[in-house]
Amino acid sequence: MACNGMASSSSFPSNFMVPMQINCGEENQLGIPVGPLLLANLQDLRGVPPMMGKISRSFPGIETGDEMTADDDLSDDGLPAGEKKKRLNIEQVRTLERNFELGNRLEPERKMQLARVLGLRPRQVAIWFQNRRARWKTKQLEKEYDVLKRQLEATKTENEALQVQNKKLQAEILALRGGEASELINLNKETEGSCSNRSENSSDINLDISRTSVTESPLPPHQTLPYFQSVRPADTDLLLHSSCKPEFQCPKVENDEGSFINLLCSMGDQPAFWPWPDHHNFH
DNA sequence: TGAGTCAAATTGCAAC
DNA sequence: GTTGCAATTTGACTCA
Repeated sequence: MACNGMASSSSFPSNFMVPMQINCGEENQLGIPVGPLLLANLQDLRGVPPMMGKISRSFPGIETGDEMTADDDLSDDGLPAGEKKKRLNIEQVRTLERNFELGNRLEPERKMQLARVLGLRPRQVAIWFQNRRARWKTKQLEKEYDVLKRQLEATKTENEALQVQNKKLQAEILALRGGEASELINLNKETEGSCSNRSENSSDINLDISRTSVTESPLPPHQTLPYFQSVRPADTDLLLHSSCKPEFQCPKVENDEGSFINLLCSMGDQPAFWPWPDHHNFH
């Protein structure tokens, strides 16, 4: 832009912008009001896109030579008799756009001034701003939609990663439980062997055997895990289910496996959390 | 030439 | 009564 089109006017809001032709002078040397005829001449001088050229040729006032101003008493209700709908020419749109950027609300005074300067009816200026706000709102909605779409994609990606991690952790848990169970089984076998070798009147051994009774299992049958239903000493049950009982105090284990067990124990502090959706339905 | 697009304009409603 | 908004209509224009 060779000319910024800005003009100061004490009678208008600070964001009011008069069209460039006023300040540039070349278009208004004769001191006549800027109207459609003048704007059409502007297009002839500067060159306009083909489409806009067509529009300027069909602009009202160009053919008839009449100048429309805001002071005209033309009805604001619809087009004047016999007048077809015409697009605004490029300079009118430019001026309106610049004004819109400065403020998308149209004060009555600004509307009148713009209408006068552009050779439009105030109603036309108001309608243009109204439609422009609608277009702006549509654009904003499209932008917001794009942002939300990107956020959704990011969340999906994050969710997939979490699910992969979750599966790994589940596998780790199962492997860990399987290993502990087999260790306990071996331990029990060794214990049985030692018992058989020892005297049968050992009270300690009797106590241990009594604890292996299924009927004294601390948990109801439906809470038992499938992997140990065939071989399930009471101690195994105790170990395996202790993490599910909030009141159970887990022993702290310091190695890597222990840290994972500690994690399981800490899960008892979070009753609402469980990584398996059907955790209540094992079997 | 007809479908699609864009923008000007209308209509109806609500808020102030 | 005025203004803004959403929905809709209308007309000019483009393009395959």
